[in-house]
Amino acid sequence: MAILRSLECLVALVDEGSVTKAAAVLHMSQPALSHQIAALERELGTPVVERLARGVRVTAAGRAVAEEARVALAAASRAVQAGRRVGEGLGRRLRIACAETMTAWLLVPVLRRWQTRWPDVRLDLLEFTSADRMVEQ
Amino acid sequence: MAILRSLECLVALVDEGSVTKAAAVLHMSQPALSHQIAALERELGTPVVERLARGVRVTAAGRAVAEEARVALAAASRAVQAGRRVGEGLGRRLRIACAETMTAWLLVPVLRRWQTRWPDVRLDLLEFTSADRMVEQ
DNA sequence: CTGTTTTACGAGCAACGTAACTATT
DNA sequence: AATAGTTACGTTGCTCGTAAAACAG
Repeated sequence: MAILRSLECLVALVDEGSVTKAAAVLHMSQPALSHQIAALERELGTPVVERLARGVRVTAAGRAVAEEARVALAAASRAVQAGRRVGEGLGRRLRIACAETMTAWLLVPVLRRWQTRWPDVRLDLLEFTSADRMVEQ
Repeated sequence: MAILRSLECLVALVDEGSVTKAAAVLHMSQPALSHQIAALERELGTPVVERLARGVRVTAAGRAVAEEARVALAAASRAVQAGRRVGEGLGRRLRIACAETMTAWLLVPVLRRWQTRWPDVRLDLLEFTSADRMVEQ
């Protein structure tokens, strides 16, 4: 499996078209990025850039890899975001108040499925006989 | 950015529902996988598994992250495959023989675009005055 | 005592930055 | 001389496995 960081370096390199600029974008030194590219090429078994007298030129292979690499990076980022977002909902308590017993009975199947989907959120179903008692909570 | 390896560990953990089994699937020790999961949880700021008396239970956050993680892993894998596949085509020489000058003239715009798309593949256009000469090549 | 996960710790490896080197203009 | 990239090298941090510890049945 490829290292995500090297793919990140490649994408920056393809975007910037220069090792120096790509390194600057990623806030790292040129040699470090150069190393990552070399490691990726070793992994792929093919060069991703053509070494010219002045600068580099991205190869077809480099562009092809970068294409999928963007997808991988975006997905990894979404994974982290999804985790944080769901995580913020954990430990929360959802308090649902209803005045009518009938209403509560109707809610049960809905809440059961909800609980299945988000088992880590605690559900509290509160029943009251009058609206007055509800506002006290 | 999350580490791809930790996402790999999480996916295995979600699939297997056990640290021990997941570690076995990935051919690594339980402590190593446990570490990766802990590191991922530090990154996410939320637990991905609930520690029970006997084994673990994946949380909603864990499932959510694993979902996107699969996408990231697949994309990363495709990126490498794409690189290797294109790389194998590099250095290749495509020799196109045509007997008629007219045909060659028609081919030029097509080949030009082809060259733009795959600049690393060398194109040789060979013209012959008779079919006999072509088969000699 | 068995099974499962975590903690501790040491070894190996990979990523990084600084510095030196190469090559081209 | 100046610019762009690579190589060399030492340090830091990460990943891993073995061993030991916590915890529950």
